[in-house]
Amino acid sequence: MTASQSRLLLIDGHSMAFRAFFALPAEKFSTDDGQVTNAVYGFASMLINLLKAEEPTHVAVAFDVSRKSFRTEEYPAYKDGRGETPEEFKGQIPIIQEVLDAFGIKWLTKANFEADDIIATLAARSEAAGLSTLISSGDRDAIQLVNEATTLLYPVKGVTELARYTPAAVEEKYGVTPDHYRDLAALVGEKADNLPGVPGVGPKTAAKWIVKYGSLDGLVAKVDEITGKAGQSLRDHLDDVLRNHRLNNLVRDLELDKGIEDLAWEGWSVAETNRLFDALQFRALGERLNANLASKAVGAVAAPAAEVASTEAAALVPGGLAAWLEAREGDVAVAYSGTFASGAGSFDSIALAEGGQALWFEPSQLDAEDESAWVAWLADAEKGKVVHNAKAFLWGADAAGWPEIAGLKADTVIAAYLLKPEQRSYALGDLAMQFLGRELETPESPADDGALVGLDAAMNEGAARLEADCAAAAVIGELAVEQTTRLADRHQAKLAENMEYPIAGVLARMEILGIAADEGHFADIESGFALQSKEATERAHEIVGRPFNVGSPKQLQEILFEELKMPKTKRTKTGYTTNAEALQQLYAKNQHPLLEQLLRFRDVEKLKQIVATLRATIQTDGRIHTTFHQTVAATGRLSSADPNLQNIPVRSEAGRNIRAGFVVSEGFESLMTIDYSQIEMRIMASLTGDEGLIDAFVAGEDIHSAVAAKVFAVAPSKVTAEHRRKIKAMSYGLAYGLSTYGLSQQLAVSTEEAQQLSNDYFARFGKVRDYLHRVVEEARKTGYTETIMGRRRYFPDLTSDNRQRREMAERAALNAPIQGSAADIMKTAMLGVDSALRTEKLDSRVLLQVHDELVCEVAPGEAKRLETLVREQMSNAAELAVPLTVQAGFGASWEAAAH
DNA sequence: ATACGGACGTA
DNA sequence: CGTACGTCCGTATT
Repeated sequence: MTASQSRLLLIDGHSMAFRAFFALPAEKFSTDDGQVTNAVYGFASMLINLLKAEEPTHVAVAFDVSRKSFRTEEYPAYKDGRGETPEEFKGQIPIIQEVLDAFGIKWLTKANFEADDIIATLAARSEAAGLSTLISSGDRDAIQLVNEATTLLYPVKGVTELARYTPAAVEEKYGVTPDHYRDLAALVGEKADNLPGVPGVGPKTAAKWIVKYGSLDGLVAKVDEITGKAGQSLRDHLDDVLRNHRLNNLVRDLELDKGIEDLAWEGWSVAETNRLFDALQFRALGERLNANLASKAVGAVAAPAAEVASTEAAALVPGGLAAWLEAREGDVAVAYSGTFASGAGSFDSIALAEGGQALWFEPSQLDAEDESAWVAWLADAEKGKVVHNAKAFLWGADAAGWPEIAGLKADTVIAAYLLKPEQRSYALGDLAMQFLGRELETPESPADDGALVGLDAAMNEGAARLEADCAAAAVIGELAVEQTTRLADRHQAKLAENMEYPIAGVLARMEILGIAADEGHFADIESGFALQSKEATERAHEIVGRPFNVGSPKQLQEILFEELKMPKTKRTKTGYTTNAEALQQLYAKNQHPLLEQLLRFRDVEKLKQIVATLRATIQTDGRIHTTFHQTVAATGRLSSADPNLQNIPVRSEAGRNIRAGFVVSEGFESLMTIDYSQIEMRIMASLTGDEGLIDAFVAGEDIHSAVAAKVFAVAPSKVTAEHRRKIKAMSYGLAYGLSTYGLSQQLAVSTEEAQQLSNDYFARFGKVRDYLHRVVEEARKTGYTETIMGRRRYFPDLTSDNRQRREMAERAALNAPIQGSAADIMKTAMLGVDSALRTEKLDSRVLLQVHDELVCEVAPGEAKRLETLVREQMSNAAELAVPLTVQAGFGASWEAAAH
């Protein structure tokens, strides 16, 4: 090999990884166990591109060791002002280094120097050895290294779009030759390095001077001759400029433990990259390596990646659906499009895929024969189906008069949720990328597609949609296979099959049903609240002496803390809090009448707003149809939205009145509410195995009093209300990781007293503390917590260096198995109730779930049977060491059914 | 129009 | 310095 053919590729590891980190969304790149991998992915992806495009013979990557270097010694403020390096980024550097090892690429660090200095040194040696050099760095200091033999690849956007800086390109962009770039940078300054330049002097002026005086030295020699404001500014800041110039000089003669000859790139290790990419859950990259750099593979070349089975897409020929469905051997993936909201929906198109064949149709166009084949297939449990979001499909199916899906084998949204419960979005395209490493094709606009020229626009659009829908269906099928494997590996197959997939159907039915609303009642109380709100507002304006926006925390702060000089409350990000708790504390101090009005305003305004929102969501059927989100809460709970019916007021009299607007509908005799008593504490008692707590629950007495009697060592009859209140607060706080300080605040007692209470509590119920510690310890080791049904949640922050983040993760970790197990139990109960209602042939139905409560509608004459049935299912939903006690009540409204 | 913080409703 | 959510409003942006 001749020298002229040798090319050295030098990469600034930190700089390029950092660019990748910000170019790719962290939430779309993480492993199941929570390790964020966006920087690793972006870096590896860039690396593959460079290796392929540039065909280097030698490669090296340089990393900074820390922020400290000889430059910070000379100028301690060097690189100050940069925010904390994000936690998620730091952890990815060692992984990137592992990737480099697997790629057979040498990487270097040097204490007290920056990656740039290593690169400068290697570039100099490379030139001396007659190699051509490519530098990839996002640090502009590297521009000074550009010459005839050395080109800089500077990221323009992300890490894949790189600008090629040759000497000519540098001169074109900056107006100076690369060897004078340092001069220019010294004058202009570098914000990222906290090196201020000459105020009022930008790149244009700086370049003009350098060209005119030949160099910075030349300029400095003639500094007194420079005219104008800029000249004066230069003289005033000459020291800064000279310092910048010293600091931005890259060191080109470091002693390194590797010479150019050590950097020869022999190729990437098939075994190592396979192992690593597998662990990182990168799918596409391995294939890209194989495809692009096969000749540089070292070791047994992996069997060519299984061809992504291309799917043959076809539009349904009328009358052909039955035959197509009959010919299917495996589970059929269903993709659908349309409009879906609040328990209803309509389909635009449906695509089915299985075994490389896809079929597309518009449900509105089905003829009678196909329609009946379709309906029969949906209802046939022997015919497996795989869907992406089954719940919305079921809304549409109901509206279309189709049966519910029988034989639902997987829902790719729910599977993704079980695998990554903290993820924000489970859009199909994102999942395809995450789980399969595949880009999901989106329909091309007709104009872009030459193959379709000649067809009219509508046909073009139709053809593109068909292709896209069929591709989506095929991806759903592949996703389900991959996810099912991963779930099985985690022993979560049953959780998915027996709980999460079927509960989707139960929820869909609840959403479709909705709950009847008494619009007249809502209208009445809304005007009542509005009147009170207006009164409070007017009174507040009178007291202050002028009108202001009572609902503006900002204006409130001005009035309370500036004008009225009230003592400052707890800080918020933007000022001082004006929340109810703070206003009450202020009122206790000064009895200011304004505070009363503000509190009253907040109270009734909130209620008014809730009622107004509810009224606006009443559908034409006179019912409110919430949506239960099954894949939102990381603990496994449901959430409710549009509107949220899980946070309807209950604590205040006026608030409860809102519940009176949720009523039994015609043809039914009443509503039944039924809830678990202290389910989370019971779960704690059971999981901890604490005999004291278990005994208290088994005895079936008032649990807080029973616990109080033991903690305060008094006879049960001697427990005061105050005793009970404190114990209740502590018991509930336990499951949230309440601190001594938090407890003292909550109870308005000294921290000493709170500490004493805590000590007394654990002296009696020590296993509770042991358990909570154990949960966190175990999670630190394994990375996750588990509920009684095997639902997992990962806590990467448990090992964070950041105390606040770590402690937050600890509290969330100790809470997750408790809250999550309660959610598991309720879901189990709901499934039990659902199937018991069918087998018992009752017409009563479940309408709402509020975490530990169900709201049911009672068909005439079914009250007793329904109560028995639901009680049975709820109390037997789990085998705990303590009984699961349930309370029920009946009434014509949700309020009246309270107990 | 969109994004964010503060406030507050529930379990 | 107590977990898990959703929604409103005001405010500051684009």
